[in-house]
Amino acid sequence: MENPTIYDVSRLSGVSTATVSRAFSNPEQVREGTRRKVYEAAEVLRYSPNAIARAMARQRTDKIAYLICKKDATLLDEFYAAICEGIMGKAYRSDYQLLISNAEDWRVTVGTAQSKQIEGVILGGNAPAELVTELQSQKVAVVLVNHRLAGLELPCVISDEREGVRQAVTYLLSRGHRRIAMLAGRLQPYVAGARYNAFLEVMAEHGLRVDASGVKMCNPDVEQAAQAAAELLALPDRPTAILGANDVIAAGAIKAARRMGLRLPEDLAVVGFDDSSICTMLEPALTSVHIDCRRMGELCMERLKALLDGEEDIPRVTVVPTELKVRGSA
Amino acid sequence: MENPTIYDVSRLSGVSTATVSRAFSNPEQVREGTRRKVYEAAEVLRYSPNAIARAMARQRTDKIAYLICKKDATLLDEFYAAICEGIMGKAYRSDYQLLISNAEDWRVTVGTAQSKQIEGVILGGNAPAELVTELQSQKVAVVLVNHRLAGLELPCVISDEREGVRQAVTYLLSRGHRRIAMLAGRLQPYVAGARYNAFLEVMAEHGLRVDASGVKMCNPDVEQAAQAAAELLALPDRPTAILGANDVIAAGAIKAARRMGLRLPEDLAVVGFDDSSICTMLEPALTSVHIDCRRMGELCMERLKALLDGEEDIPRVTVVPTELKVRGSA
DNA sequence: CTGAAAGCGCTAACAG
DNA sequence: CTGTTAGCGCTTTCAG
Repeated sequence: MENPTIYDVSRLSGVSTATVSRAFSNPEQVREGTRRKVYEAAEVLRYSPNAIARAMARQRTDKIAYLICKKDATLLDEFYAAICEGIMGKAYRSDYQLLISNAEDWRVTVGTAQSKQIEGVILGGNAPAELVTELQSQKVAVVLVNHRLAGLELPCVISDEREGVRQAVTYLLSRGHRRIAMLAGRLQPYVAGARYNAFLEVMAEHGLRVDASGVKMCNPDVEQAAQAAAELLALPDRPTAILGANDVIAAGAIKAARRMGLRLPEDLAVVGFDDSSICTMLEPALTSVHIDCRRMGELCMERLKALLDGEEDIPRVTVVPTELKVRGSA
Repeated sequence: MENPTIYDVSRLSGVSTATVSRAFSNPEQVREGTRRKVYEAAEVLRYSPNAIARAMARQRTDKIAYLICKKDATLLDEFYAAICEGIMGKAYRSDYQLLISNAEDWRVTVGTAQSKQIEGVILGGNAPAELVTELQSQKVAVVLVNHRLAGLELPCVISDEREGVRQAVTYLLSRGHRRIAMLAGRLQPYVAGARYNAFLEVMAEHGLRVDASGVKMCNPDVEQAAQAAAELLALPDRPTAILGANDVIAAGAIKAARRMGLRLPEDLAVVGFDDSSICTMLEPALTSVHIDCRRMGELCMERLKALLDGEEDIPRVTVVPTELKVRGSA
């Protein structure tokens, strides 16, 4: 038979379609014996419920989406991929289906939401406010991750940038460094800004002034970072330690150091941020501030579920702690 | 009004629901003027078609899945993430929705397929034959990527492992290397085997015998690779070049070289495989065999579409060419 | 605990 | 080109 339906099962098992439906969706509402009869018939017919029909009748889909708001790389960005894994794990375990897309296709996602297929979306990274409001106006639940948006009412999950920077700087100070420079990333609005500001703040707390030779902006590209680092290291009073706004930038600093024949960590200490997979690939391995992306993803999913379940008092912002991973580079 | 339906639009625009439906799904079948009326009414009501109902009526969902068959990391594996991006691009451009999941949750995917929500799936990596047959028995279209399964009738997309190895080895030979060793990856059945065999073959073609000191197995983990490389480099007649079965393994070899004070590429040449993002992070940058993962993903989607469209004569195996990217390490 | 029946919103013949 | 109408497969009151 072509695609058995609930009717076929109903007929074969001798109970009504309503009961068959219950047997699958709310087993506890069906008497043991009846239930077994239904399952047996289903087995024989190789029946399994049609989720589309179910969604149609229930007027809900149990589908959510993860939209990575980032230009080029998306899933290729380890950071967002890790968050994704966190979301995925929790989502599947809660019987939610996950749709993933990137900024390039965000219209698609909005469209999907519009067509009532998606009940909630997790926005990764630099999400435009208009996207959030558009989504919310369609009554889809929205959660932000690794970004903050002022003035909008929605939960967001971020890592403790400030504390991460503090951990890195304090560690370097404890190792005797005083001329600590930061290679700050341009481009990533929220995170970059947070890390940069935290750096200035922590340095100030320790009475260290950050002048022009103490901070340099660069794009998050190894070579550009290497270039910027080289300039920093060419200064008369060159820094003895460099904090990269992320691991790629830190890798650039290491490249620059190597090209100049500087030894790590003796001549220069380098600390990265994100604790991505490249850290251990380098020799010496890169000391970096670990961010628990997977956890962030899981928390997103928790917030989204709370939203979908209509819970009250959902935390507006959730901060995930960071941890400095000390390795050979500093 | 709560969620306007096609009836509301029909009423407001004064045409039948069938016409409204056509106006959205097959605009060319509706006269210009009528169409405009429909769109206007829809606009006023803020109507947009309900995809669930549509799927229900059409008996098709336009949904496909990408299942990464790999233990731990999944999307975190750059290789599979890149394939994913390729699939994603093509899928969205063809109005297919993409579901992504990992091996851990493959039951979920099968379940999703069973519930008639998914029409095709792309299996990434080491997919078990039983999964394929199970899926096929549910009449879902299946395509394999970066893997081959003997005896099963389905399209697969792979990269030209053999040619990639040849490119790497030939290059090393051209640079005067004769004692070339391979650090072969254990664990990844298909790909690892292909690369390993290709190595033996190419070396043989050039009259070079590969003895115990010419190849070493190791897990695809930097430190384990470094360890294995160290052993290789400690041999009396140590290799002057090492080909890693992938970039991580190659990075391990570089670590070992550095620890022994060997200079790259003077004392040791290292070539990787995959051309992943770590290549440029290293200094000197890693020479590696580039695999066009994105293209592989796109091709998967093409094959899957062909399958779903019921086309005949779909290529059984599609091979994507590789290209050696020469950088500083060799 | 179980059954009858009315939808859920849209599509696809078929007829005009 | 447009309208009528019968479903698509399941859930959910409401009765019993």
